[in-house]
Amino acid sequence: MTTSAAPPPGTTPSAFAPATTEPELSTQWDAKTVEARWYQRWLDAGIFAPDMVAARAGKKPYVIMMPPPNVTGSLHMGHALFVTLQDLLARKHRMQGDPTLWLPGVDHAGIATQAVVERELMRHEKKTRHDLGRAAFLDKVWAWKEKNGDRIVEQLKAMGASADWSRERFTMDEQCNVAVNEAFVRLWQQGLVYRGERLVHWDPALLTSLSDEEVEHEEKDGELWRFSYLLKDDKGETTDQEIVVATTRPETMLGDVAVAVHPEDERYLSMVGRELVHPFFPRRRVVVIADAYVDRAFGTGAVKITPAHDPNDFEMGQRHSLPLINIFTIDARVNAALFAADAGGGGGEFAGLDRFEARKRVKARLEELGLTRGTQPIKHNVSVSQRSGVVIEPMLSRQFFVKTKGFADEALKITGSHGGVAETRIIPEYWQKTWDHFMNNIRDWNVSRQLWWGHRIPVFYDLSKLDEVIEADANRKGTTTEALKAQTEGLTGKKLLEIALRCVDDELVMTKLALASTENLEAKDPGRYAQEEDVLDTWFSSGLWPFSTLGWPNDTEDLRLFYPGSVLETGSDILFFWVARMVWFGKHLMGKSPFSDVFLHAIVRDAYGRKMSKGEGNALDPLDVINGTTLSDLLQKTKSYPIPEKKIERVLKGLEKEYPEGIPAAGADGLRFTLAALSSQGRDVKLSIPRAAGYRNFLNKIWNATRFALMKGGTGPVKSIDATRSSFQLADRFILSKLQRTIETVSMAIDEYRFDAVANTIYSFFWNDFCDVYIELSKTALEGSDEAARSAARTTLLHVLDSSMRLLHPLCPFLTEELWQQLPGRAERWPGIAFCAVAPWPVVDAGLIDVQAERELALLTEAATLIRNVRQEAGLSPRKPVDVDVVAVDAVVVATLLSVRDVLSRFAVIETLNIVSRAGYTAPKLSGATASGNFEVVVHLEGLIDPAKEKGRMVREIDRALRELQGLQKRFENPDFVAKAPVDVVAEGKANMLALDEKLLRLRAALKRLG
RNA sequence: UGGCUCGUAGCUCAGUGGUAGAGCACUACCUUGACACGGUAGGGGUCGCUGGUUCGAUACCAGUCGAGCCAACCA
Repeated sequence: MTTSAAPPPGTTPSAFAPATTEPELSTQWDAKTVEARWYQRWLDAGIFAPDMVAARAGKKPYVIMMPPPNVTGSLHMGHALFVTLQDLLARKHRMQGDPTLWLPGVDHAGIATQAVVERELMRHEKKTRHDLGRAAFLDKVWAWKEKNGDRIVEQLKAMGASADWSRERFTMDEQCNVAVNEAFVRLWQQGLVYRGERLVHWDPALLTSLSDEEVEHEEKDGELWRFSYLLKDDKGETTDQEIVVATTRPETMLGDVAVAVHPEDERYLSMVGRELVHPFFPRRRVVVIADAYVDRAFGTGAVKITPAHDPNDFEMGQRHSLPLINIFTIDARVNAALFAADAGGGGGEFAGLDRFEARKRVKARLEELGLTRGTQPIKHNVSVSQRSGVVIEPMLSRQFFVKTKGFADEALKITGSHGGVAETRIIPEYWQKTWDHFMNNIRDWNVSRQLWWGHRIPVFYDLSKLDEVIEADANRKGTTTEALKAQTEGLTGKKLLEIALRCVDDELVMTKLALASTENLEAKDPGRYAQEEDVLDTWFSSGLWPFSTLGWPNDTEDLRLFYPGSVLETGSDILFFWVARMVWFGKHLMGKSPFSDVFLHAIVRDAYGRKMSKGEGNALDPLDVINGTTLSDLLQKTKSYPIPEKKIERVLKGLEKEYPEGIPAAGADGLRFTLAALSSQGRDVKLSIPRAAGYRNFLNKIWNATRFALMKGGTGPVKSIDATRSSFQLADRFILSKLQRTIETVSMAIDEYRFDAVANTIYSFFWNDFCDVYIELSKTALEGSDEAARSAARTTLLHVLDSSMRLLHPLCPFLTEELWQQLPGRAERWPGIAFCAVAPWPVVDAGLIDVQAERELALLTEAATLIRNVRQEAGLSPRKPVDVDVVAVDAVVVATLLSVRDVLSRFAVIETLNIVSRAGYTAPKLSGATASGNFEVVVHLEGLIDPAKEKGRMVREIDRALRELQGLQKRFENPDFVAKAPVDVVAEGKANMLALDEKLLRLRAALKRLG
C-alpha cells in the first residue's frame, strides 16, 4: 500500500512518515500513538472477515466463537486475557491463509443486567420494576443497553481484537430469538422439557430461581441450636416426654411437619410414629418418622423436618408423604397466610418478619416456653447466590426443567470419556476429570427465571381449555381446589390461569393446557392464548451461540461453512455454565459437537494469587495497565468499589505500598504480551505489574532495534536472502539459523496453546540473540569497508526484522504493524500485501539452519565474556581497550577465532588481539587470565591491576571449577553409571570432565604466574 | 468429605530422569551514535519435608506438611 494516505483523525502527521524517506521514529515507543493508528485501517480494509472465496473452495476454515461479554459490563482482566489469546490464535491462522472467522457478540446477561437497571431505577426514580410494569420496564432495559452496550465492544477493539464485527451478534437480537424459540420448541416436542414443582434455589433479593451452577457455597461459623418437641400420648394430650432436635435454622421450625430418627437408633425407637406438639401450631400434625438418612452421631440424632425449605427434608417428605408447608413469601419473610390457614395457634407475631429476624424471635419464644436445650458452635456451608450475594432460600415452586441425562451421556462420549475417539478435546487435559464428574452428577436444568429481561419462554396456555382442565384436576383429586373455587366465583382469563397454574397438576398442564410454539400465539389470538410469564435462563441462549450466530435454524451458507468451529477458548469458571450447554445443544440440534478443541485459560488473579474482585479492592482495570495511571487516580477509583468499611483502610494502604509510582502505561500490546507470558497451563495468571513494565521495556527494545536498522542499516534496494547467501558472515548465518528455530518453536507453541512459551521464545530470541549479539556484531560489518559484508548485514537485519514482526504480530498487533510498515523493501518483498496483519506467517527455511555457525558464534561470545570478565573484575573501564592473548586448545579453535578476529576485537574492546595455539606461548608477567575448556584468555594488565585482588578472583574461579569437576568424578567412580547410563550421557560427562581439566590446568598456571 | 492444582532464587514464574533457568529486584561499573524503558559483569537456590523406584530424582511413586480451587444432602 502507499503511505501517502492522510493520517486518520487524532494522529499527528509526523507519525506518518512514508517509509521511503528518512525514518522519524522517536527514541521511545509510545503505545498510545501507535495503537490509535491501525485498528480503523484494518477495519476499512475488511481483513477481519473470513476469506469466503477460499472457504467456498473447500479450504478448511478456522473458527472461534467469542464468549459474549455481558452487554452492560466493562472490560475486566478476564476479557483482556481472552482477547489476547483468541486474537493470537485468529491472527496466526489468518496469516497462515486459513479462512478465519472470529465471531464476536454480547450477551444480554439476564439477571445481571436486570439487577443493574432495577438498581438505577430505584436510585433515580425510587420505583420498582412492578411500578412500571413489564413493557415499560423492558423499554428501560433496552434504553440502558443501547446507551452502555457499545462500551465493552469499543474496549475489545482497543485491545486489538481482530473479530469480524460485520457478523457481530447479540443474544437477544432477532436471529438469536428465533433460534431460542426453535430450540425450546424442539426440546418440548421431544419430551425433554417438563414442568415441575420442586425445591429450587431461590434468590430472595432478585426474586428469581437460580440453577445449581449459580449457587456458591461459603463456609461460615454458625451454631447448632437445640430445642425440644414434647410428645403427645395416645389420647393426644401433651406429656412431659420430649425429643430434642438440633438445627442451624431455628426459624424453619415454623414449617416443621416431622422429626426423623434413624430406624435402628435405640434411643428413639419407642417414639417412632408418635405425634409431637408444635409449640406455635397446636393443631398441626407433627410425627416422629424413621429414616435411614439420619446420622445418629450428628447433633442429637433427631432431625426436624421442613420439607418446603430444605432439599434433604424435601426428599424425606416425599418418601414419607409429608405435607409441604411454605412458610416464606418470595422475599423470604414469614408468610402471614401461614397463621390464617393454621388458625387457632399463636405465632402470628412472626408474620412479616425477615427470616433472620424471625430466627431471633423464634429462639426467644422457645426460650420463654422453656424448650431450648443448649447450643454449640459449628462450621457449616451456606448457599449463597452468585448473583446477589444473598443467602439462598430453598423454595418450593413450579419451574420448567430440561432433562439433562441424555445430554450428559452424549457429552461424555464427545470428549472420549466412554472410550472411542474424542470429538472434542479439553485442554489442559486435567479438566477432563472435572468434566466427567460434572456430567455424571448432573441434575435436571431449571431453565425458568422469574425475570422480565430475557427470552420469554415460548409456551402458551390455551385459555379455552382452562375450565375443562380445572374441573378435570378437581375431579382427579376429589376435592375442591383453589382454582375451582376461583372459577365458581366467576374469575376467568389470565387471572384464573394464574391461580390454576399454581395448583393444577403439572401433567395436566403439560398435556392439556400448554403448548410450545415458535409463533407468538398470544399476539395472534390474545383472547385465547396467554404466554408464560417467565423467561429462560441466560445460558439457554448462550448454549446456542455456536450456531444461532451463524443463522440457525435457517440453512445458511455461514452455517454450512463455519460449523462446527475449531476452538472454544474461555475461562475455566464457565466450563459448566456455558461450554457444557453448547456441547449439549450442538450435539443434539446440529448433530456435531460445536468445536474440536476446548482451551480453558486460567483465572486472572492479583500478584498474591487472590481472585480479582472489586469487593476486595484488588481488581486491576485493564485500561489502567494499558494507559497507565497515577497512584492518586488508582486510590480514587478503588474507593468507588463496593469494599466493606473495615477493609477499605487496609486495601488503600496496600495499594500505596504496591504502586507508589502508580502503574506505567504498558499499552494494549504490552498488556497482551504480559498476559500471554504469564498464562502457563495449569496455573492461575498472577498479574504482576513490575513484570508488565518489563515487557513494556521489551517492546521498546523492539522499537529501537528497528530504529537502528532504519538508521544504520544502509540504503538502496534490499536484496533477497538467496541473492545474498554467498556473502553471509558468521553473524548472519548465526542469526538466520536462530530465527528458523524461533519460527519453529513459536509456531508449535501456538498450536499447543503454550502461550507463555510463545512470548518467552520471541523475547529471548529478539533480545538475547538479535539485539545483544547480532546487532552488536553487525555494526562492524555495517561500518566496515567490505561491501559484500555490509550488504549481507543489511539483508539480514531487514529479513530478521520482517520475520520477527510477522512472528510477533498475533501477540502485539499494533507495534508490529507500525514497524513492519516502516521496513525498507517491504513492498517489493510482499507485493500486494498492505498489512502485516495479512502477511504470510513465517515458515522455516531448513537451508538456513546452520549448526556450525551457532557453535562458532558460541565460541566467540564465550571468548568475549571471559575477556570482559577479567577486565571488569580487574576494575578497568569497559571502554579502555586492552591487549589480549587468546590461547586456544587446538587448531580448529584458532582458525575459528581468527575468522572473527575483527568482530571479537570490537565486541570485547581489544587493542591488540593475539590468537595463538598453546605451543610456545609464554604469558606476560602481570596478566589477568581465565579459561574455559576451549581456550585461555590472557589480558595484559601490566600496571593496571592489583595482583592480590586478581589472585582472589582466580582462587574463587578455581574453587568453582573444582567443585563441578568433583561432582562429575563422583559419578564416574560409580561403575554402574558407566555400565548403565546411555552412551551419549557418559560421553558428554567425559567431555565435560576433559574441559574442566583443561580449564583448571590453565587457571592454576595463571595463578602461579601471579606468584 | 471428595476431587483437582500448586509449593523451584527476595518476588513472579519456566523447566527436564544426567546435578537448575528467565524476567523483575539486588551489587559494581558504564550517560558508548538504536534503546538508561539501555549496556557489561557479578552475587544469590541442599528445587516444601520424609521415604521408595533408579547407576543417578528437582522431575517418577507413596506418604506428609502448607497454599489455593472446584464439587458436595450431615440438619
